[in-house]
Amino acid sequence: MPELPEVETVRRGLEGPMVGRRLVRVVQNRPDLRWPLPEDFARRLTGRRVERLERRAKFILAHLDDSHVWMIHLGMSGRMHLDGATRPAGKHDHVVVETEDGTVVVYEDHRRFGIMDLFPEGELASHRLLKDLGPEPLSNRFDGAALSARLAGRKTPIKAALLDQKVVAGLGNIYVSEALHLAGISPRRLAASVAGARAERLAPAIREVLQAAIAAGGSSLRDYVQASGELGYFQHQWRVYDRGGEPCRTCGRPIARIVQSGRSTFFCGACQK
DNA sequence: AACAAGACCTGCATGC
DNA sequence: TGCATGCAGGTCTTGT
Repeated sequence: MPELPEVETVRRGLEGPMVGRRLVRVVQNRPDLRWPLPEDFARRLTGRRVERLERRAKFILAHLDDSHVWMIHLGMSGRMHLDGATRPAGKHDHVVVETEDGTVVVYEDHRRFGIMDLFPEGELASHRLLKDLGPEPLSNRFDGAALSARLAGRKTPIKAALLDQKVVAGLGNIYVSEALHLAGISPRRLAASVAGARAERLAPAIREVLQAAIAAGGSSLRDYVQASGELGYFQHQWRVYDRGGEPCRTCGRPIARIVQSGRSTFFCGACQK
């Protein structure tokens, strides 16, 4: 499910039910997700109040009243459900949290590429999963100059470079293809050659695509996106992703599908140079 | 240092 | 109601 727009949608959906609320019950149904959960995870989370929900890249960071951070990553298939009080238990419901007013939040992740951690707030900046992340693309510090500086010297295709969270934080396979089409840049182009005017086109294109996707509640491919259970609908606005063989919405020529570093890329050979 | 490929894990669509 | 194959929104680890 989750690239930046989907994670941001989930974060927003959790804010109302969780911020300011105490967690009165925490159930951990298995010892690990992608990695082992921290020692005493459920016990340490129980009784804490959530003060703030932040997003960094594709991570949700719940700031707790004991100056710790509950970190959540949804991996490829993670979902947060708010209807845990009524939905039947699923075999991949790995963590269940109940708030003081009875909302039952379920973390479900059948592929188990997701991550959870619990650590002191003071370790945020040095956390191994956070410390090397590139700029937030929706922050005002992200622009063409910042982008081209991070692409300089890189000999990999721009598609692969944009998937690198050290270059810019939060893009994934869908939105990289989308942003490159909007910017008119070929996914095969050498990353280092995206500088000057091209970088000045690409940075705003990335922002525009992400903002439009957030406004649509993200993209729902095979499952729900929003914590509320509603579907996102940005998939109906995809310019190229998953549209191999279909006509480019700009020029009408068929969208191409290629594989780059093992992952599908979609683009229009006529519109993207 | 930077890069491509492999690894992790389950479920689903497709083709036989 | 089988079985094999390939693919999927991520990112860490391995080998060059």
